[in-house]
Amino acid sequence: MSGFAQHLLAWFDRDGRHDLPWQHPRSPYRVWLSEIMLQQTQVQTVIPYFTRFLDALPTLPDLAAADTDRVMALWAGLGYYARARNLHRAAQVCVQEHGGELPADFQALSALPGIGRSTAGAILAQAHGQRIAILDGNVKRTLARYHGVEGWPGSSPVEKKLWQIAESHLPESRMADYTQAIMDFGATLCTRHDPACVLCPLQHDCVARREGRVEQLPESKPGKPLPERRTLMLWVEDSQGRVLLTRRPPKGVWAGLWSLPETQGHDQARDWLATNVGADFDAGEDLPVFEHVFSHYRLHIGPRRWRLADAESRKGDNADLRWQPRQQLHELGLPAPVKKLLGNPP
DNA sequence: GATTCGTGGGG
DNA sequence: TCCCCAAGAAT
Repeated sequence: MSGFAQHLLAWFDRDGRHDLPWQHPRSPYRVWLSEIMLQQTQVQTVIPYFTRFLDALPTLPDLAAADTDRVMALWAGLGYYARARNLHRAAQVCVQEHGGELPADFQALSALPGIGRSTAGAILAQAHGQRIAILDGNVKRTLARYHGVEGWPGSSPVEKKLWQIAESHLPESRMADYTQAIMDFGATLCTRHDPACVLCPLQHDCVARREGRVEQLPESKPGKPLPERRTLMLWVEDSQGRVLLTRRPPKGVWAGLWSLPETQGHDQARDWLATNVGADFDAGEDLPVFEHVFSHYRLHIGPRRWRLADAESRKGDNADLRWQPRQQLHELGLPAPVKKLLGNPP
């Protein structure tokens, strides 16, 4: 075993995190769920979602048998909703083709939707102790500094080099602990800003430390300006407090979630309401425009609200349209800004 | 290889 | 306020 792994494991035993919810027990289903939730998401954010999700769907067969809307509702607020759809589909594949269990084989595991090379490695190392590398943001940052690797870790050549380095450091045993250790290390000590180099067990062999380039590595992603988009959200509520929601299309942002209907302008809004509601309604009232920022564009949301006087003179629910009582909005997966809007109206 | 896909927190 | 980014994968 390299000195790298040896030092890291010793650090982990003393300063690592040993009480994360998915560590007890470190079962394949729990590890899998945690790894999917943790993709591009921080531990602190994930923990309450993980606990709630596992409480509702304690086993893989439970997940496979669950209704899609229920899965999406449990995920709502976490973002990257393809992760939830893939998780659900993968569970169903496991029931149909793998006896209701997550396969313990790298090829079969990484063939499941939502499980790439790094996630497959993380699951197999943590749940089965297999000697397979991971390469998440923590590992990339740690290795880029330790070896003084130039370039943005997201680029193909740099990533390829980092995979090789990651594999070169694997210990012969304690793979579950090692995998948790290197993630803990990146998340709590070798952080993006102000890393605790003084306390670092690897500081004497760290190239970035030796050359005073700790703050410069890893190189950051080449930035681009965020495009701006705008939308009109239609908030239609009847006299009994039911809100009109539509299911979002299967592709694109918030795919499959229930949300407020959207149009580009007021003319379209009027047409949409005439077609889909059919009731008498007034001009509605404009609410203040607010922003919601995605990773790849900035959305300006202009809400407009209508209150229906007569609850009976309107069309009913169908597959993609439903009147949802305000008190039961939590049963559906609403996009974060929609939940906020309906929860704290201006 | 470049885009798409959320959300919340921190500097 | 603005920008970066956090346990990535799919297309």
